[in-house]
Order: sequence, then structure tokens, then C-alpha cells
Amino acid sequence: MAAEPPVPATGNAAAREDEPARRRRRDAGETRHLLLDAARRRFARDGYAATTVRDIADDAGVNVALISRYFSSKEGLFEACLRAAGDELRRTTGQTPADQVPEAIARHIADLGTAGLSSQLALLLRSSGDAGADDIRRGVLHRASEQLASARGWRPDEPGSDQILLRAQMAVAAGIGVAVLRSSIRLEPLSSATEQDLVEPLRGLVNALLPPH
Amino acid sequence: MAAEPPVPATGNAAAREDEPARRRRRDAGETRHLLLDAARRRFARDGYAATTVRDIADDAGVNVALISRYFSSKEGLFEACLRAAGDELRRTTGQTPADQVPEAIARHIADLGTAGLSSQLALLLRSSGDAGADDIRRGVLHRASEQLASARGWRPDEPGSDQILLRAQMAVAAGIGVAVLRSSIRLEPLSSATEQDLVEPLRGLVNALLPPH
DNA sequence: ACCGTAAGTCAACATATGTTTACTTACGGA
DNA sequence: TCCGTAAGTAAACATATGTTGACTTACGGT
Repeated sequence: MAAEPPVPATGNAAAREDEPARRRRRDAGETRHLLLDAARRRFARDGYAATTVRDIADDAGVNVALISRYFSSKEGLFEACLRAAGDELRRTTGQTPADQVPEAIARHIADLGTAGLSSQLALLLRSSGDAGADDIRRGVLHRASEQLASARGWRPDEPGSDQILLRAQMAVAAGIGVAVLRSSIRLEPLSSATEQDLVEPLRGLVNALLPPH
Repeated sequence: MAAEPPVPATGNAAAREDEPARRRRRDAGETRHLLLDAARRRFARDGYAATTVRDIADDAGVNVALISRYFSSKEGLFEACLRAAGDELRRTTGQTPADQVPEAIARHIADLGTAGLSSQLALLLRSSGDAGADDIRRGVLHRASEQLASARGWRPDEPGSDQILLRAQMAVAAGIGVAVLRSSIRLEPLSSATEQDLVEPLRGLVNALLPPH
């Protein structure tokens, strides 16, 4: 449990710049990133309340007090995680051609790595009880739904079009549900299913809700 | 916040047995039930860790110590909630004809009352981190999936049939996802959608995953 | 080589929370 | 009516947890 002995890790003071693995000893930016990363995994897997700041700091190999320093509070760190998840979601789904959306979703859900997109999806179900965080989460989910709905002919304020947005939200909900049952609940055989196993059913699911127009 | 003044509520000591509303003043069975009910709502809405035993006791209008007395611990109460959710789920879906499963699911998801089945579904996503509770939850989800899969031709150990079970689990996951986005996250317009709005898309979703055989 | 400053550490704190223990009260059979 | 017992209450305890403030250490420009 205790971190491995504090091996100085320096000695490469004049090391080559392109060295990828070695961690700079004092680097606020990287420390921030380490915390954000550890927090995303923990929050996604265990939920907000069940995760302690000491857990996160230990995972990141960083002092607890730095959470308050860099993110103001545990709540602030959580909000930063939600924002990061939203950014990554938008970045990866944003430029997907409309007809390849199911495949893209399937790939996101299929990847079970603790830092992967599936984990990001699970994070979106986690709540801190704080209003600010709830707003961020709803914003992320709303944008994701609209992005998906747009690909299937939804236009804001167009009559009859609101059905499409509703169905897009159901598709997002379904995807998140699958992601959570896979990554957090670990329901078998769903949890061990491969991307190959998932992509075909998911395509059917999305197309049933949102027929290509 | 404080409970209304401790109106004795007795005086009907010799009251008619069929009196439905009046609460017997000392009744371990009813107290147990009150606790179970309050706990289900809280756990489903806020999650395990975010819910305190004092919250639950206050909601139930009951002393905190009685949780330990009747359920051993907070964890024990949570497990009792999961079991109750499993029972209620089995009871209501068990006798549904195979071809009416989507409608049944839709009705369950549509009801947003805090004690309703939608809430039970949300509860199944909540984790306490305890292994015992996780096993119960997985058991409930497993039975639900097999029930759904059976209605669409799944037979244990039949080759090619495992695909059906996988798809049934995806359908369950989708349903839970929708329930959570509606009841906990309160994503609009999904959250305000009526049963009428949901039943048609859900039918399509389930039939896409599990074609009637 | 020096030193100001940013980065990181340590320990303490206030509080929230699950649980237990000793006590009080009402129910209902004898 | 009386009283044993089950039901309920209140307060305290031990601990876990978020946050803070004072202290130490390394980095990098001069």
C-alpha cells in the first residue's frame, strides 16, 4: 500500500528533453494532471462521496494538500473532472461522420481501461449533490445528445423534431447504462464482451431509436 | 425540517383493524418498513456513501439507533434494500407475457415516484463498495437479464444462445440508464417525458436488441 | 553561487458519521 | 390492575475526512 521508497528519480538533471517517461520533480502542471487523472478513475469507479481526497492523492503519488491548492476543494476537483470528460467526449465524437456514430459509441463503450472513455461515461452518472457539478453534468449530457440528434436530422425548434432529441437522449442513456454495467458493476458476460460483440447490437440499438434520415 | 409535533396519534387504541392511515405507536414491523422505504429512496437518489443513517432515520421519523437494531448496520440496511428491489422487480416482471415486455419496462421506467420501480432500477446502479452488496446486486441484474432473455428464446448452454443473453443485459442496461437519467440526473426533456412518449421508442429499442422469435 | 519564489510537506483542526450503551416508555397478557 | 418485556430514546464515542496554515525544499534566473 505504501508508496515505493522515495527513489530520488533525479540524477538525470541534464537529461535529454525528449525523454518521455521520467517525471519532472517539481511541475505544477503535471501534478495537476496527475491529480485530475487519478480523480477521474476514482470518481468514475467509486462515486463522489465514496472517494476520499487521500485516496486520490495517494493514487497520484502527490500530497493531499495540493488538491485544495490546485482545485480549491474536492468539489472543485470533481467539477474539473466533469469538464475534462465533456471536453474529451466532444473532441472524440465531434468529428465523427453521422453514419458512423454507432461504431464510435461502441468503441467508446468497449474500451474498459480505467482512464478510457468508458470510464468518462460512467463519471457522468456520478453525483456530488452539489448544484454546480450537476449543472456541468447536465450541460455535457445535453450537448452530447444534441450532437447525436443533429446527425439524425434534429433542428432546434423545428416541429416534430423534439421527438428526435428525446430519442437521442435515450440512446445516450443506453450507452451510459451499458458502460456502467460493464465497468462499475461488472456484470458478466456483458463485462467481458469485446468491441466486436458490442458493435452490432449497439448499431441496432441506435438505428432503432434514430433511423438514418 | 423537524418532525411535526409529536401528536399522540393514539386514542384509537380500540380502533377498527381496517383503519389504514393511522400508525400504530409501537410496531417493530412497521418501523422496519418505514426505514426500508426511506432508505430505498435516499440510496436510489443520492447513492450509498452520500446518504447518512441520520438522513434515513429522519425521513422515516424514527430514531437512528433503530437502524443498527433492525438491520445490524448501514450496510445491512442497504443489502435489505437491494433484496427488496429484486423481489419487487421479479414480482412485477415475472408474470409478464413475453411479447409485452417492452411495455412493462416502459411503464416501470416511466413512473417517477420516489418509491416507484424507476427508483428501484436506479438503486441497482448504486454501490456501497461492499462485496456482499455487490453480489446481491449482480444476482438481481443477472436474474432480470435471464428472465428477459428467456422470453426471447435464450436457453442456458445452448450454442449461439449466449448472444441473446448478452443482448438482454444490454437492454437491461439501457433501461437502467434511462431510469437514472430521468430520476437522478433529471435531464430534460427526457425527465419530463410521459409514459406515452417513452413506450414507443423503448419498444423499438428492445425489439432491435431482442427480435421476437 | 546566491536567493526569491513557487512547489511540496506535515501536522493539526473541526466536523460529520456509524455504532454502542445505558436509560425510559408504552404495550398487552395474567 | 400490574408488571415483564419489547420498542424507542438520548447521548457519547471513536474514527474518517475535508481543509488550513506554518514550515521546508528545490528550481532557475541573475
